Amino acid sequence: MVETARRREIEDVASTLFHAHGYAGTSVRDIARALDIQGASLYAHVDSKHDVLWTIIDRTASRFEVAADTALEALRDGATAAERLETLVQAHVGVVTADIGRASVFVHEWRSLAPERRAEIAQRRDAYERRFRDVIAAGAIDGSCAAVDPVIAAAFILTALNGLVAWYHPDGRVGRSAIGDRYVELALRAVRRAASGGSTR
Amino acid sequence: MVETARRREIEDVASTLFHAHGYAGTSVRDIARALDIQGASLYAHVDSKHDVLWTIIDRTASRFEVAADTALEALRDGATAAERLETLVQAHVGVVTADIGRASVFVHEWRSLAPERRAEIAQRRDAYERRFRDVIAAGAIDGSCAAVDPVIAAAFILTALNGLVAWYHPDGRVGRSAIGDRYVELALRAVRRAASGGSTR
DNA sequence: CCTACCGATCGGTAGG
DNA sequence: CCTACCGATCGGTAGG
Repeated sequence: MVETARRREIEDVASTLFHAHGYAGTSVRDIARALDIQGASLYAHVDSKHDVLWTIIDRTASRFEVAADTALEALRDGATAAERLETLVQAHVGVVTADIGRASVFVHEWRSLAPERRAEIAQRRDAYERRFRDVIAAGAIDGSCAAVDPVIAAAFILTALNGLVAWYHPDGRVGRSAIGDRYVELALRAVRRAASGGSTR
Repeated sequence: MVETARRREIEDVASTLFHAHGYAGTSVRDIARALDIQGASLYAHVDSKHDVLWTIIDRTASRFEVAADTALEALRDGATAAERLETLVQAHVGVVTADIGRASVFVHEWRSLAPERRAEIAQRRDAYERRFRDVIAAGAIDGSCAAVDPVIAAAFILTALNGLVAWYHPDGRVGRSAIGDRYVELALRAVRRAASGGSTR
């Protein structure tokens, strides 16, 4: 499926509608109406409603994966595990706040995928989450993180960050980067070992 | 609407199905099938599909409210803000893990409520969240919490705890109370001021 | 709690 | 991208 400008428009409005009403709660005609075309006309651009959902989720998964890899590669050698975790958290929050609609669909609507697609995404999500687990486990060894269960701590942090989609609005009273910074700080506090004698501010 | 045993059964299976497929993704006939009755027969017990959703959400909201109030009242006088926060977090996690289906519906499906009901729940959710904000703000004053933005910190903690519904299974490898304890610990670490010289384990 | 049925809406196709 | 249309399913009602 080629990515035309119209196709991207369709995925934009579909993301917004899926975010607000869920995949099952959004009809093909709802999407078409937002584009000022007839419901049936949408099928000149997409194969099916599921095809739209899949493309949104697949591309958003890639954004998360690429952002995490890029962020880790930019780190200097010898960075502590806590520093690697901070980088991962920052990258994740950046992807979420850059496109709250697509992030929300990725987080909440993957259950609506067909079985094969859902299995693929479950696998990629697990591999993504493993980066967080591994770095938290490494932090318990190098001393930069507290001795917490890495599986539970990674789940806690990722669901906390994903919780942004439940309330974040790009035009709220606190700016995007400020919210991002505070979220990173809170997530890091949950697992980072406080430097002895350091400030808690 | 009287709460008969059958009525509770209906809300049990509806919670499970809404949790798995969403409100819009679950049909009245899906609920009926799980009860081995005809779709139309459900209307001998409920007024509408929306009525079922509303009852689940209304009662679950009450559980959270009552649990928080009860927990706070059981605290000794003179408890620090951080101790009050710990109590609130424990109560919240307890309600979530006691019935993951209902908690999930409460957290995710309130958008599907009719406008008036949705407004009422939005108000109650806000009042509930305010308890977390207030205690975090008090912690910045009495020194038991770090100087974080109470609005953002409360949102962070509550969405993190609610994130349990995304992955928690009552029969998983880690028991209910163990997961609860670790979630409480992680949430508290995010805002509690570390005792100077204290252990980070 | 059942059978029989209602109008509305669903995702999608045919043919232009 | 349109009109016209398809069978299936939706939430809900009537009458027992």
